[in-house]
Amino acid sequence: MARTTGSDGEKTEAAIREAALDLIARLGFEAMSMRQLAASVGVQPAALYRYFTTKEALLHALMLEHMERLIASWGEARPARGSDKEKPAGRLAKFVENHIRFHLARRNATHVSNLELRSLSSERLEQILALRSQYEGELRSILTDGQREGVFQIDDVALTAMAIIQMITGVIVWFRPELRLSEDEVAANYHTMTMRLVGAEA
Amino acid sequence: MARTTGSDGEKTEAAIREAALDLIARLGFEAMSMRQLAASVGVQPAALYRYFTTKEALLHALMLEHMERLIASWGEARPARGSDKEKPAGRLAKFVENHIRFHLARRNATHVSNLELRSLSSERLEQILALRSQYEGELRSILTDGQREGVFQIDDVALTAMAIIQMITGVIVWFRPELRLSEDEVAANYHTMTMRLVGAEA
DNA sequence: GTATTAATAAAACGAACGTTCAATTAATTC
DNA sequence: GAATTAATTGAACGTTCGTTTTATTAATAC
Repeated sequence: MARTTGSDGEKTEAAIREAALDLIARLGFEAMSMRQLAASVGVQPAALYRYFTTKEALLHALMLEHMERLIASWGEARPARGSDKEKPAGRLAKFVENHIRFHLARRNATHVSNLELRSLSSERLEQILALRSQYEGELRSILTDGQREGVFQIDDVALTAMAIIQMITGVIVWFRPELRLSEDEVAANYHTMTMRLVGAEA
Repeated sequence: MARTTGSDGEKTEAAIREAALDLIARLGFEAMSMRQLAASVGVQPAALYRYFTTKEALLHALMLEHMERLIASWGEARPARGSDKEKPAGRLAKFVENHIRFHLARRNATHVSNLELRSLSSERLEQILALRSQYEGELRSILTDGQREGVFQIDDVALTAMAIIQMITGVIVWFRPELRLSEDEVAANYHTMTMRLVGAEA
């Protein structure tokens, strides 16, 4: 056999990406074999190599897409200039809310991006870390502005930014949609905790 | 050749554990081979199996030791009954400080325990998770007490406990001892942030 | 100093791994 | 409807993996 009826490159690549996110999130990147992935997609192992030159290139593509979407998501959610919510407190609120919702909607991709960095070559790792640093820079600038304007009480901006990022990303470790709290409640809770954390007025 | 001069089971096992923590933290559990580990210890691969029946049993032993030490560490650091620091605020302060210092002193073991859980069989996983839950229960009980006494302002104890754990464990992701801040400064910073987070008076 | 036990080496097992290559068929273009 | 391109299969490659078995030597006990 060879090409199958109805086969479509775009759809196959999308299916590979989705199946890979699921398998890597569950088993880990090193533990997932290309044969497993192919079987999950319903394709022979060799077919994967039409879309990704190596296993590592696949991982890199997944992380790149995740980071670019995250940054784009914040670009759209960020309050417009001149609006009332352009003040530091409003920007921070939006940042936390967008972050929580984005990550809850993409648990697999988040797990992959957070847990599998060490499987990247140094060159690819640097690119992903640069994007991550760009995103975190947005938070740092919010904190810096709030500190300058006297609405936040922050000892160390860089440390506080890391603490907030760790705290709000950690939601995917324990949150299960079928449980007690709704996504809205969780987002509201993290918002409150973040505002207290930076010493902002309620 | 066979038994080497000066060989000692206890020392060899300790050397295996230390080398394994280092390799797994750097490469990941699945990516580390038993041959690599043996070479790092300075021993033949077969020798490893005198101390650990399987690769997974080795991982489990490392995590078990880490969790038991963590719980023991808190058992020693916890304020004595009747002391001034037995109040919720004092207990929380001690909990955060002990957690930060313990994890900074054992970065490799922390990385292994946090990142490699999915490589455990379900039976072994349950045991580790039970210990983890026991430790987190200590934090939850501090928060509950503070909430009851009205010294903490907390919307949801379980959620807040997870947020704090994620935040303070995250220190090992970014902190580098050679950089800007000292361990004392970092611990003090996390203490301040935690107190604000739970709405405690300064 | 002999017997026993502890600690390791050396070699090998089958299985699984990532990846490549040639052949084959479906879809598209003209 | 012939020529071209896109998508995939099937088979195979050399390598590495976790683990086991057997033999051998060092340390210990009597």
